Amino acid sequence: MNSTAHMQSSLGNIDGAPAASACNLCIVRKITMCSVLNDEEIQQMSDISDDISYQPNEVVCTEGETAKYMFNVRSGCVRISKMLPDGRRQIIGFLFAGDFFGLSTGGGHSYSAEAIIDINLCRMSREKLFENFKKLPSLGEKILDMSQANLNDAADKMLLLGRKNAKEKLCSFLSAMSKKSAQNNEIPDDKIYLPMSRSDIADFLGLTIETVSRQFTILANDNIIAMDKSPTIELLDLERLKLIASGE
Amino acid sequence: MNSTAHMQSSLGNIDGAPAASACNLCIVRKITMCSVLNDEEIQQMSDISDDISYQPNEVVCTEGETAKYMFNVRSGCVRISKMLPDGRRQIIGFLFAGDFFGLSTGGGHSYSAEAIIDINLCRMSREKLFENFKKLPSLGEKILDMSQANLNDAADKMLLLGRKNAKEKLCSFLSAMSKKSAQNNEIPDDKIYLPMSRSDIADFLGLTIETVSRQFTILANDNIIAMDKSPTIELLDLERLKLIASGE
DNA sequence: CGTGCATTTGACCACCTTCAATAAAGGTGG
DNA sequence: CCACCTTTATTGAAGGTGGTCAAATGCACG
Repeated sequence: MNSTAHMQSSLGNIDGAPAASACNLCIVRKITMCSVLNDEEIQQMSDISDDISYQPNEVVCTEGETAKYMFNVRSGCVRISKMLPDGRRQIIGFLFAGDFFGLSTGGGHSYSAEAIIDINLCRMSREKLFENFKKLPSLGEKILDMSQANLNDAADKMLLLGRKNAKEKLCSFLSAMSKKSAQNNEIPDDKIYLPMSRSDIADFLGLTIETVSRQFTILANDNIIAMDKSPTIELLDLERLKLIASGE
Repeated sequence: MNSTAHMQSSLGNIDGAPAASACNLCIVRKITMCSVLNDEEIQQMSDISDDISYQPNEVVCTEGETAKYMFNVRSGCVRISKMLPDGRRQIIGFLFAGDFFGLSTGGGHSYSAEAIIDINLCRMSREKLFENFKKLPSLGEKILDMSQANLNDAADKMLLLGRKNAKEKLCSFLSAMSKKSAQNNEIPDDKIYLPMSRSDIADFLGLTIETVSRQFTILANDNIIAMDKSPTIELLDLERLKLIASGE
């Protein structure tokens, strides 16, 4: 059921590459939950999934809405967030290739998901996915594993939000993004790609955009980072960045 | 392998009750992960679990330490927390009867766990638990389900820590505790039992003890709560409490 | 009844927010 | 390709919420 959507990386088009149409050719097959499935098993995932793309700021799902699908990120960057009635927003996380969202039950999605840049998602019926757990026990185990990793990350995030100051928060964020950068992509090791706006970063860290901006300036003045133009910044002193991030 | 440890509820001794020694008699059987297992299946859990108790402030496990066991809370109240090198602490959660912790992998426990009051735990080998997933697929599914619920709670907690003010934080906490009170225990519906110290509450909400104390006073002056003596407080206006908690 | 710890209350201060202005970046049409 | 407009980011000044420091009160336990 997979469409032949045009694949593109989060850091630029890979024009000329053949568009994958089935799970066995999926560009994130080895880094998602599907990594535990062999060529035969993965065919069963093709049968329950399809391919869907969104443009910047398009909404994939909304907090509270009935959760019919679960999503794997193939390319791009997704933000998942929660809001208070008066509009205050908390970004729960930024998701990249290989991450998933929309699994949790309880009568509806517990957060909203929006595209930050062009994204390509693998969408699968939650109902059919749960059926597949019976046939593919390793899949359920893998998802449990990934969920537990997400819980660890969530605990780190609570420590950050509850107990770190503005500088430590931003350094933690940059340090984490540097780790993600190292895995994926095509930019130098000492640079990181930040597709999200200052407003997104602020709502992720529990700060205002002004405070985030000021802290960027301070880190640049301290020669810990350098502000490249566009969506990348340069990490001049990753060692010190991590030290500040952990609170000395 | 279960010992015949003396069972006691978090709200008082149940002296004279027979001490359960096997999982089929477990006092939290119906509210834990084990609720999905029938009498035959649950025998396999008895074989891999034992019973262990701790006194107030005793440490069950420590952040970073190799995770050999996983724990179900039978009675009492456990705090799980993370610390920064300089001693700043964030409490990730308070766990009560039916909750579990210590499942997550990744080379060690991702947080510390300590008893707040006398606790009784069901301890099981992680290794053997994972083996049981093969034989008891419903168990793995149930744990995945509970993990996803924990992830939803974690997202709520991030919204609280990142975007709510002191008053909203405390009201959120009291509202959540009221929900837990409603499930379990032997105290009236309009009262809640708070076994944890002001310091614990502060470190849970990302505040100081002084701020927590001041907010308690304000809520009492506004006739939203009444400060009973000892570890209970009275909720005079749950409606308004919830309204403040959600940010209007 | 005195000691020790937890909690409450008070006064002051700092970090981050709010409000406001300026600068830079991005997109559209001439 | 540049002018114009909109959006986003930076910088500045003032204010407030919650933190820090300190003292007083309450409470449990010997």
